[in-house]
Amino acid sequence: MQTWKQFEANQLTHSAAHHLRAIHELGVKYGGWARVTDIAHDLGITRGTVSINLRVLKKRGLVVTGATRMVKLSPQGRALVRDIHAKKAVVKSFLTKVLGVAERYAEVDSCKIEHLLSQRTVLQLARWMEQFQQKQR
Amino acid sequence: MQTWKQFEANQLTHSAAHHLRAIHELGVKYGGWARVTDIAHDLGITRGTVSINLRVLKKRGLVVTGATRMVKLSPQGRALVRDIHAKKAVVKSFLTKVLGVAERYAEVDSCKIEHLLSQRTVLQLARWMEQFQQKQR
DNA sequence: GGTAAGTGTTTGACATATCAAACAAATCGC
DNA sequence: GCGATTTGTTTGATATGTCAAACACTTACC
Repeated sequence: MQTWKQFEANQLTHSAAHHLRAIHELGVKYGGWARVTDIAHDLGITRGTVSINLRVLKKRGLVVTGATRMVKLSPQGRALVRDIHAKKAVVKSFLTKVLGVAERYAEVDSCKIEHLLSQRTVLQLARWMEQFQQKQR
Repeated sequence: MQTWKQFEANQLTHSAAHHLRAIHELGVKYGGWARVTDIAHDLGITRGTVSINLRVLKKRGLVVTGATRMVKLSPQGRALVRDIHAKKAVVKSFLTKVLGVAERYAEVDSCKIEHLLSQRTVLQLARWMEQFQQKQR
């Protein structure tokens, strides 16, 4: 496969990643459970869209439905959210602390690429950042 | 607009960026002109798909058609290709030279994010890289 | 307990991106 | 110059992601 087509081979789309993230964040107060309406509000899209997108995420086993119409991340879904969040944190930290990019721009850029970077690359960036922060002290 | 939605506000999609890139590269030998078939072959997609996608890029003024059914980048299209190529070069250079990521992985990762990074962030990375390479000598 | 409000789903529409297959037009080869 | 091939476009299909609007079902409130 051509290199550029690897883009389509990502585990999660940008949209899917943020649906999972929203469920995770909203769920904090309610034992992991989140409502369609609140997810839609968090993402700034309609309930209908969320409903449709959740159907796919459920079929993929990343999200599960409860008795009360609420949804929750599966262990797999949780793992993906953690993974992406960690990637974003490392990238954002690099952008702000090393390059001196202002927080709000670093936020946007790291948000755009968090779900696209490979484990390998981010791991190496994380190691490098550790070294960097050692030297800072 | 929520931060995550900025993803949709990009100038170019990944696919569009690579259509433009392909035209640029193929055109080198023929004064900028490229054929649908060759673009399709370069991208590993069908002629039909390229034909459809070019329709949109023409309407957006990024690509122009010649008398001989061939296509060429507009000045605007050329500017975008240059811009994205420069971004990729900086990122890839950082990944390989600073982090020590192997070339083939750096290629994939930089390809995925080249069209998403802001001018501002890449500019700061480029400046930082310059410093870095000064110190190396 | 009945009306009003809120919630989740479905439908029909649109945009992007892709395919395979049919088609028409251009070009090649002899 | 004519048949065969190549080329570019179109069509019908699929997948994702979005909207507005209609719908059905719950929940809330008095």
